[in-house]
Amino acid sequence: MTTRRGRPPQGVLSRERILLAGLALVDEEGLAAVSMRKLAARLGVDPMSLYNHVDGKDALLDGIAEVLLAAIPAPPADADLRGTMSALAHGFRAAMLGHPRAAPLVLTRRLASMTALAPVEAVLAPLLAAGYPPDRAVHGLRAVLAFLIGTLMREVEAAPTLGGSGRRLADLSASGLPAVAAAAPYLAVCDHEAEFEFGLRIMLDALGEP
Amino acid sequence: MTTRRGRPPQGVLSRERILLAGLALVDEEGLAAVSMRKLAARLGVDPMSLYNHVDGKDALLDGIAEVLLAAIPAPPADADLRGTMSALAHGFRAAMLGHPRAAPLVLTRRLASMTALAPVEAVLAPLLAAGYPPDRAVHGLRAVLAFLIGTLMREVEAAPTLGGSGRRLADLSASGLPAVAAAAPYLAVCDHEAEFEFGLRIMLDALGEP
DNA sequence: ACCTGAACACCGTTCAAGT
DNA sequence: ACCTGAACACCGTTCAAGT
Repeated sequence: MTTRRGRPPQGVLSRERILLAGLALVDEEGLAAVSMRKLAARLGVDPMSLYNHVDGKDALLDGIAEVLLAAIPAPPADADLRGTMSALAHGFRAAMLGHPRAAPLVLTRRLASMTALAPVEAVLAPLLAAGYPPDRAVHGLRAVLAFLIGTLMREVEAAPTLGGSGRRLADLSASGLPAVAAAAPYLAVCDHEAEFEFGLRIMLDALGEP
Repeated sequence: MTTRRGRPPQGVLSRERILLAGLALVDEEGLAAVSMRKLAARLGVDPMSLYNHVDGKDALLDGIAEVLLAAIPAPPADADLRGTMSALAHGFRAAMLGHPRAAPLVLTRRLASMTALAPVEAVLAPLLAAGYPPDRAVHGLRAVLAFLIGTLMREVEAAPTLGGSGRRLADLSASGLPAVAAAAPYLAVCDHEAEFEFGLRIMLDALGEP
């Protein structure tokens, strides 16, 4: 996020400028609309110029995902274990909801870079400090992360809400499926905030004691 | 999965044949390699012929997702609530792992069709029968589903495993991140089966009593 | 009703050329 | 070192034509 030290940005282009413009493009037009050519046009540059700073479209998307990941704030230093875990989960959520159309890049891609390990360190460090053996720490982290990814995919409209897409209450009641019809009023709406807190509490409770 | 009754398949093509060929194409070459033209070639047909049976590429992918969803078996009729929920979760997992490269179609798309509601009915019915009020049934179902989606995305290589992609133990130890290094042996491997059972137990326990 | 093929408006990326 | 633009091998989909 800070400007690169050392070499001044002599050209018009830089990896950072490209990634930020890419994120803006995703925010405005959605993932499906991203193309190297459109991004180049937005930067006033020949499409092939991007390849001097980025390794291709896939690497561009990975880079945008890393920009998003980097926006997760560090948890307050004085928090206890549960407070730390909760702060990180909420920070992750806020980072994704800040760029809902780009969030699937983080949620559905396997990032290979070092910067993707920073959040792992942020979660693992307090668990180990609290006395969790490393195997249990990793185990618990994976369960929490699976829940977070599934929940955020739903919030971000990339996964089923139940009651599929923008299904109407009337459609559900008239579906001919008795249980669906009976629960229709609840299937038709989804309080994301409440679902998130409900599930997060379950997962953090399940971590138990070291 | 059964052959369409009523009108015989007079042409070479039918929606069903197209969807099955599409699924086979995804299985063999992956989602990114799917194109209307390649699928048509595989069926020995002009690309535009597909449009007589399928509404475009997006509808094709939705259709393939529905084929996958339809493969979830009904739970045994004599099981208790927990057994029913567990059977459905395992059936869902098996259906996804049977076609890992196609699974993201189910896990990351919002299906609008009626057939996507069948699994919802299958889960909701036993919960309501067991006496759960509909709001709590939907609530619990959503939490379980978020966990399932997140876990399966990881199993299917579409979401972070932690220790990013095919990260080597040595890389993790040398990452310079102390907690990551300490937990490296556990980050480097992932027993999907165990993670799934661990998380599923947590979620089913959290459902509590009606 | 279904199938065809030409055509349009796009893609990502390679390569040779410029500065 | 960085930027350019022509070219290649693809896309999804519209449309007019065939049967």
